[in-house]
Amino acid sequence: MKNNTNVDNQEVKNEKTFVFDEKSCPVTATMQVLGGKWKAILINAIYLTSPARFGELKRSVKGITQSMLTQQLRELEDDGLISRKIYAEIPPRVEYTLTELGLTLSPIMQSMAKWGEEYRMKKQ
Amino acid sequence: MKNNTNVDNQEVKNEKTFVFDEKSCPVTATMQVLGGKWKAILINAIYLTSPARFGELKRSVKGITQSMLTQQLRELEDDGLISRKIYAEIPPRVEYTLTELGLTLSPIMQSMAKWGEEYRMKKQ
DNA sequence: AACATTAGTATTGTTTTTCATACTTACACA
DNA sequence: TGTGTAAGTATGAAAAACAATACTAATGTT
Repeated sequence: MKNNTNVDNQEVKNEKTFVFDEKSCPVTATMQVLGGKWKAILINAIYLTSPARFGELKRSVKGITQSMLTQQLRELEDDGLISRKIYAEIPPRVEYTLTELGLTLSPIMQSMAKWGEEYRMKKQ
Repeated sequence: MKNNTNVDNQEVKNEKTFVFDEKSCPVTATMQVLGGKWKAILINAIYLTSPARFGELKRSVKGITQSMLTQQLRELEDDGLISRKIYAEIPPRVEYTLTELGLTLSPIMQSMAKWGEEYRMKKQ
């Protein structure tokens, strides 16, 4: 009969003890804020054209519908990544900018932009 | 009547000329490969536990179902990010590792991990 | 008076993701 | 002979994401 020390167990069953869930995986936390079809592109668009008007985003972000744009912007605002400034004019004007927190995403956006460019080149 | 030069038009309608779509936004290209609920966490998990066995991932990545895991791994493989090594044994053994291309994602994963940690701290 | 403008909301429908469950294979071991 | 094992497949249902369309408000311009 084999003795049953920890060392021996590790030899027998050589499994790593990692756990990946919402609480222990920070990558997941980021994806919850930046995931989905439009979030990352919107952060990028606002970053590059700030201050960005609603209609401007609607025209430049190809394929997004008006209701989707509204919804995604609200969610980004709720997560504290963008801020919304309403001008009391007729017709209305609303400008979106990145908050301080939103600006801290720029390392992610830059590494993603760089990778995306290189990936596209490799695929051809 | 106002004259109609380009300069004048730019003054009248001060719109930026950015366009964001799949072709011109590299961030979108990256998100197409890394988007969804499980992709980023799986890349991270394989990165940290490589070589990662199928059953190991099933246990460590909390909440994922077997069929979802299979499907996501296949897609990552099709995109050239991970490789799959089958051992002709009974019961079967399959090991996943990041490819060279998959490893180039590490700047993204690291910036996402860093941001996620800081975001979690700020929220409390 | 009618129309254009901007930034929306509301409603309904479609498509994509994700989940749950049952089934398979080939061998080793009791 | 029956049971356990690892890495899957197959099927159908549920949930979430996304899209399309019509509508609104207050004002200026034709």
